[in-house]
Amino acid sequence: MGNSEKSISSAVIKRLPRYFRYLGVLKANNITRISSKELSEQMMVTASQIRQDLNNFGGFGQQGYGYNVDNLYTEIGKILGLDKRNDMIIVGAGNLGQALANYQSFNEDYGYKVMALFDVNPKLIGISVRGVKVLDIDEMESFIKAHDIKIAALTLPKDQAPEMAKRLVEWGIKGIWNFAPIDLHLPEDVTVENVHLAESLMTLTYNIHNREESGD
Amino acid sequence: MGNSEKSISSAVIKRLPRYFRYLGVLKANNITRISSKELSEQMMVTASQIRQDLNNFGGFGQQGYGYNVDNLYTEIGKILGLDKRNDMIIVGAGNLGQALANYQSFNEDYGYKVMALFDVNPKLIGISVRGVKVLDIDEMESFIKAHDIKIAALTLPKDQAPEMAKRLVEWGIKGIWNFAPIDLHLPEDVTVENVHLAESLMTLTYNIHNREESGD
DNA sequence: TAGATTGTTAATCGATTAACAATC
DNA sequence: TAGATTGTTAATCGATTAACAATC
Repeated sequence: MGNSEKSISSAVIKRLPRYFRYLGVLKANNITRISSKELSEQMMVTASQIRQDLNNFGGFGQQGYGYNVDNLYTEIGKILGLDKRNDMIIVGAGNLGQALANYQSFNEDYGYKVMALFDVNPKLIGISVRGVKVLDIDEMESFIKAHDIKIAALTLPKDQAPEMAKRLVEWGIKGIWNFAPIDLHLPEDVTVENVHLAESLMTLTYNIHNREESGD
Repeated sequence: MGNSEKSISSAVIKRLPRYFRYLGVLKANNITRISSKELSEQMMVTASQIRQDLNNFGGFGQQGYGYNVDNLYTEIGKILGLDKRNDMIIVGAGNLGQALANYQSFNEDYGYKVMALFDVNPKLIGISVRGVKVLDIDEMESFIKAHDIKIAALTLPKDQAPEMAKRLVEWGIKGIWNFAPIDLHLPEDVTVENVHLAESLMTLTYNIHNREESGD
């Protein structure tokens, strides 16, 4: 399914969550309608880009009126899959894994549910992080299958990450949120979203030392 | 300074840390030379892109030979500013702030030094995270000035982030590594590198639900 | 209706890839 | 030298912006 439509460029996809965030703020402020022009000024992008982006998914606006904030928020949520069950596990219960488990916004604002953390460290197994148990990594296969988990955050050291990613996929995981500083090579029906913190920090450092007067 | 050269596109800059990472692996494996073709196969990009990217900064290669791994690694490190002192502070000593302080790779592999964490929470003030003290946020201004800190990781809740960012800049911070889910509007000589985890997760979710057979 | 604003086509801009002369 | 591979120009591709007819 979804195979007949022309595929959407990843540049567009990456902008959707930001639209969603701004619409959430508008909604919270009881603003009911917004034009692409107004939104473009708030977001500091072109109105043209907003209209082009949204029209990849359908005509959500109305000529002469603009967009209904509530409706557009809901529709973008659906496009992003936030209307579906998004149960996830966190593989690696170290500092970063625990920090992710603690971050309530994923659940409260977007509906993601962390079902369990997994680790090999006996000192961690059995503890709870905000009500979520750390389980032995040996139990992971059955857990994934029993709960039909599709999303795994991978917060293991980089030397363990590729092998674990391979197994996760064998057990049914379809999307890996990868925090290990390594590239994972997986079947093409599996999605990898990398969060390479060190690379992000290096980009920052470059810009600090090379900033031009005409920044964007 | 740096104002006369044509500015480098951010697409190129964002690829540099990945080149750096691959070169680090080659170096660790005692590989002394590599051609753009070989590297392109490992990294799954085009050789043309590698040569174009590198030539923004100078001719690091040699016809008929390729690139010297050690030299190229060093040069890219310099471009990224890793040869400079990169002292940083972490503002917000919650789970994420502590997780960053704990992540030794920033220091061991790239030379970043976390000088202190800051928080308002009396329960956190005084504790140490991997030898780094959590200080009262009231001491931050003098600390930044005394240690000439230019880089701050901002791991506060989103409602506190914009005001704090403004102050950090007043006190001399030139680069903010922003983990708060909000856009910061700061003077253009200040760099902001966003790590918007929720947005990254939503992108993953979109792709899980909409993956095509012909993935890239 | 008149005014506003979308949806969409066309034009522009920038980034990627291909090609090849230069040269080690 | 002959072969390999860069540095760089030219061609292509894709993404962004501008423009405007459609229409609420």
